[in-house]
Amino acid sequence: MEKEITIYDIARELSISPTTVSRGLNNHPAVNKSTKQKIFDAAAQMGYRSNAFASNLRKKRTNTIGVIVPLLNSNFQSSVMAGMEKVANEAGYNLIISQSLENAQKEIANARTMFESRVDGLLVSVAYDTENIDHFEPFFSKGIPLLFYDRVPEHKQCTSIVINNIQAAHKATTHLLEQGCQRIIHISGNHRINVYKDRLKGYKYALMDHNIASREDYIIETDLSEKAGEEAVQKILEMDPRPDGIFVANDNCAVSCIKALKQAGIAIPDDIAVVGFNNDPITRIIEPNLTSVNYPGYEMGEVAVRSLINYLDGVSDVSITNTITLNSELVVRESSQKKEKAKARLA
Amino acid sequence: MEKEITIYDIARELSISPTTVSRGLNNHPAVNKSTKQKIFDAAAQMGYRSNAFASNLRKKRTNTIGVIVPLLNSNFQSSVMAGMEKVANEAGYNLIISQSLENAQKEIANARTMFESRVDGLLVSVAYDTENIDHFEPFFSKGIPLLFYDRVPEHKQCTSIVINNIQAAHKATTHLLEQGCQRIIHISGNHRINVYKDRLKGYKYALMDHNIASREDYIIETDLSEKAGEEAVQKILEMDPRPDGIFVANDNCAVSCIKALKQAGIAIPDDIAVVGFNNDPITRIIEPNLTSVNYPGYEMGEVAVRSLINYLDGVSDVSITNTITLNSELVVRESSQKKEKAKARLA
DNA sequence: TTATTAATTGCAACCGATTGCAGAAACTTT
DNA sequence: AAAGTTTCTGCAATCGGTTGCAATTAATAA
Repeated sequence: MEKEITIYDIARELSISPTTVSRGLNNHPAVNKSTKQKIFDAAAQMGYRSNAFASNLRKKRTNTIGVIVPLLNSNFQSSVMAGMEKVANEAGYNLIISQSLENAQKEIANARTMFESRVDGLLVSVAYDTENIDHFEPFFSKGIPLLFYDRVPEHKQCTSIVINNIQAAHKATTHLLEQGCQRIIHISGNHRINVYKDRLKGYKYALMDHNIASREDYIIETDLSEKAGEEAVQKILEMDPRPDGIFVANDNCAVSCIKALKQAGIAIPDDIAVVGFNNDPITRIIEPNLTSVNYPGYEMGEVAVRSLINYLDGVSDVSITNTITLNSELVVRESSQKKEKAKARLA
Repeated sequence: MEKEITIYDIARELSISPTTVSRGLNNHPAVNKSTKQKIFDAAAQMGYRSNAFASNLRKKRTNTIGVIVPLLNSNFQSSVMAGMEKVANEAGYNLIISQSLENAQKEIANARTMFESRVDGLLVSVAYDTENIDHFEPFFSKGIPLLFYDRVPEHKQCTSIVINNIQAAHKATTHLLEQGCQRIIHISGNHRINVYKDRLKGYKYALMDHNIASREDYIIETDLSEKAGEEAVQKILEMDPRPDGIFVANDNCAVSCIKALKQAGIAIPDDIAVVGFNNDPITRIIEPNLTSVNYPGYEMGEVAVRSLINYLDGVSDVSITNTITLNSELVVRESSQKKEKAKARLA
């Protein structure tokens, strides 16, 4: 383990001061061009690498962005990560990632770690059972920019990046209505979470706009797991009259519904049309292909980091922008397109 | 932005030296128990948070593990990340993640960044077109533990964590043979990459063990994308006699093959049986469900970080362990189980 | 030629925690 | 009671850059 080269070594080598070396390496304008060149050459030749700690210690900045995510291994979240990483890397930031495993307690611990690690900013998508955001208080009070995405808490006026879940769900439901569906079930996630609450709202509004009363027994709150899909289908099959459309709050669960429905001999979309949410790759694998709301995870990740960096650079002010809403559109596939005959029969 | 509390503040408050405060906070044995208690109390009460940079600067350790991954948004890789994060977090390490986007140039840049960030150790799964590992030389020469997983380079004696791809592919191919397949295609990835090279080997060995000569035209090298699957199917359908089994080196591509084959009116598995690799969730969505090799990504991530930390703690020695091989088994599903009739006909 | 101004460079303090070594205090042992 | 131990504390240097301010030199204006 050879010793590390420092700016002092370079300074000695070139018979100049460490100050100038430091400035030179940072491309400070007040350093002579030829001196700079000499410094760079010497640094390269001597195998110098900057010590980020010394630098951070002095500058009180880490060039590190923290991310707290419920679960890394989902298609949506890993797309988000990918987008975040790309932008962060391009801007010279490192990403420290941790997962809450959908557990508020773990999220609190993660927040603490991020705080101790002195991330310059934090991006969070809250856990399933997170009830308040007191654990982010230190960030607020220290003025560390904190930005929520996708799963955002409600009560505080925190900056967040979301899609318009209400609108998207409205579109999805309206689409089902236009296909002739009259008894539409909504399989939803935990209503405490904004995204599911909003999707539920969108569903209700769409029904309302078509003068259809929403029924409590048509709204099934689940954890959106595969198993939940199967169980929901059980319930649905027992209903009389039988529902003719299902709007599921995520694709995973929607796919499991389709599988269960097919198993029960139900024709999709003609007996029951199904619409999912997220536009995961599985939508194009299940048969029939699943109609879904495109959720631009990669873009969301890019935007999240970009916004955060803007705050950090003082380009924009955290207190001004409060919500960034990304576009999302309905991608219509076979699972919801009733044949004309079926439509007619229903109509 | 209130000022940060430092050990000096605590020292002043308690009228003791910063040295003792530092030792106290680190639970140094040479500090009186009651003094320690006072220190902890004061720290908590004053809202002290340790400055990792000052500490790192002095200790030359970052408690950070770097990960370079080809693409974050794949089911396999995000499972690996999840496993890594879990273990790292439990052990008090942070994870800095960056992706090479399957590009050697970017991988080189990432490696440099990781080096500059002074990660304590590095975990790498190499990019698609990485040809050598010279860019990791700094890690070797500085004695920073470097551990490859999944996509591991060959020529050097670097520590790596893999599954036995040869054996797994052998099992998969043998399974097809046992189902009565006689003309088995192998759709492979880039042969320069160990995993694909080994899967090809396993395929060849299995044929050999059944006294079947492997044919060059039955081996299709692709990038394993969806598109590649479709193109491969085109080729396969033009072959005469028609192949009756396909072993694909990943699930994504296998699924796209199945879709294309079905579109062409081929019955799966009876006309052509298909086996994939990875055991992604999509194996259970495509119809017929895809037989695949279970690739324990989450476990691989856990093992990778655990091993790395063992090296860091000096528990084990990098130079001793060279390869850790995880178990993987074939998960047989419908896509490869020929009906007895079909089997008989073929036999 | 002298006064100004601009361009460079360096001094020295600082960021906050860690640690080898020495010293003080308390306790044991002859 | 003197000497030897053990237990605790603190001094001061160190890790490697960064930065306000002053100083030196070169360039330009008067």
